[in-house]
Amino acid sequence: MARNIKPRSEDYAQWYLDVIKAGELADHSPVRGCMVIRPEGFAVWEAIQKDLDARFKETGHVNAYFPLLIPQSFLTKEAQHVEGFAMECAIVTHSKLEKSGDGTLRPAGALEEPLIVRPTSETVIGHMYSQWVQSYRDLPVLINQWANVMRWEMRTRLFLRTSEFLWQEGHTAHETAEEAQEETLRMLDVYASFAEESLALPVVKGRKTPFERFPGAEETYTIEGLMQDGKALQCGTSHNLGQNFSRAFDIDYLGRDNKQHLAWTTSWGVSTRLIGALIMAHSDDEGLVLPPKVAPIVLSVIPIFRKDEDKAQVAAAIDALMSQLVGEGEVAAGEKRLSPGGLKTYFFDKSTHQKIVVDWRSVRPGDKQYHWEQRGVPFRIEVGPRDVEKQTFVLKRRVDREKEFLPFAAATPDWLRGILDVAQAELLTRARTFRDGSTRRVKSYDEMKEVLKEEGGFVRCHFKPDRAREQQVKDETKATVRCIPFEQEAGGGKCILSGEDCDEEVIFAQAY
RNA sequence: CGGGGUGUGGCUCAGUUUGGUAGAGCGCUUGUCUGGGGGACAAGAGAUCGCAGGUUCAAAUCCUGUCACCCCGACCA
Repeated sequence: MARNIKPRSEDYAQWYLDVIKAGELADHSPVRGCMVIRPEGFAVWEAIQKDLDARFKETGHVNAYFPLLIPQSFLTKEAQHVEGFAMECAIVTHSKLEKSGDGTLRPAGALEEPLIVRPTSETVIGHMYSQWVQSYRDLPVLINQWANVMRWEMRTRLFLRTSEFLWQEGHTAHETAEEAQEETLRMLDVYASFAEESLALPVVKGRKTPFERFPGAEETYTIEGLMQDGKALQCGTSHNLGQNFSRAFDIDYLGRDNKQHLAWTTSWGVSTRLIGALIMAHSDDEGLVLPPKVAPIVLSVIPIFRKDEDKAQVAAAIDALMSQLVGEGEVAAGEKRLSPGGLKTYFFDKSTHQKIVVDWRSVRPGDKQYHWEQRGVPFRIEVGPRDVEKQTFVLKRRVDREKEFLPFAAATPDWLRGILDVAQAELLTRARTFRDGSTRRVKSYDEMKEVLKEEGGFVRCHFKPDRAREQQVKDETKATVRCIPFEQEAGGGKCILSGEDCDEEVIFAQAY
């Protein structure tokens, strides 16, 4: 058992932090609520970026970049928006530092108009779109940006909620309401497929209640995931902004009818929170478990030997194994590649830069096992003298920690791709089984309270969304309406709180 | 921002009540024996005790302020 990771059953919050630390994913920064994303963590983010970016491009989007700083006045142009974000904005008020009498530095050069550090970019992008869009021929505008944003949160947790976080935000403008709605749902689907296919994270698609909507949106759609402790995590949102922002920022165009019309806009985003979702959905008491599709290292190889002649034999066998897996050329390249502390790295897949690491560090094999296990590497291979003799190797699976003996000849690129795919599928199945087993339908408010208290998870029930009622449930159970799911198999029923007839079920859960 | 807790080598902590030369274990370095799930022995390196003031002959320890982190609330991707 990992001695540096508290078991989930004892303290889930501590376990989460321990997994991040053991996996070297992130660290706290000197500034409150901010996070340093370490190479292991950033590589996961890069994998997420690469995958999502391709999906955005497949659906016709292009990347651009808008500035970090936004005039304060922009935020106030959309009433709901300013109300939603005003409380968590960082503001730039000065342009320089001056030495004061006692030798300390103090801000000087007060700005005429304060600038805010973007909490999201609807406003500045709306401003630019108003200049770029003149005619229906300029539409749709389909732009995404990869950026950092800042929201001065009261309480932060690594990856799940940090003052500054990385994300992508798509911002589109369309000629018609229908097109904007289609776009909003299209991108929700992109997110949902990505979550399931690449993160092995089953999500529920649905729309938010007005109470939970993005400030300034007409409609907000969400993908909701369920974590191992029974709490929900909003993993991505897609907003139909209607004409609210085009009205506030004058995004209008001359239509086919030769009249001025306001454009219809959308926005959608996912953030580094997804890494938190990955951790909480798949990892175990031994540490991080990464879905192969986003694992920076897909295989670690641990040589085992006593004497020098054993070592030479083992090294020869591993070289041969590597040649089979990555080819002679890459083995030669790997030999020349800089690598710290006795780690040899070879690229298994040049398109993703996913690596195979051979661990020649001079530490004991047990240490190496824990080392790679805690970093979530999907597979480990051990090669020792006994294996060389029998022409076999030991394969250990991170997903279920099982091991098997395989002949050297088995190790081919197709074989590795195959077992990675199997592991990926197993993680999804496992997470889906958990999610489905933790989703319960209730018929009364008392029953819901009982379930939330005893088991957590997703609670489906008939409920008529309403600000006061949602607040009441939140106060009494800490649960919120995560979404009104698209899948509505239950038909009509009575609201568990008011008894009114209602057509749809909602999903309640306690959320991060 | 309110309540509670914690800041001491890279990590986990002791020492603070009662002021008096900076401690342990793990990790790190070197060497030997080792090596199939966190090894043994030996010798080393490494901290102005979160930061800033103050009290005192003397501060990790007492006082004031401040910053950060953790837990619980309110707020949120």
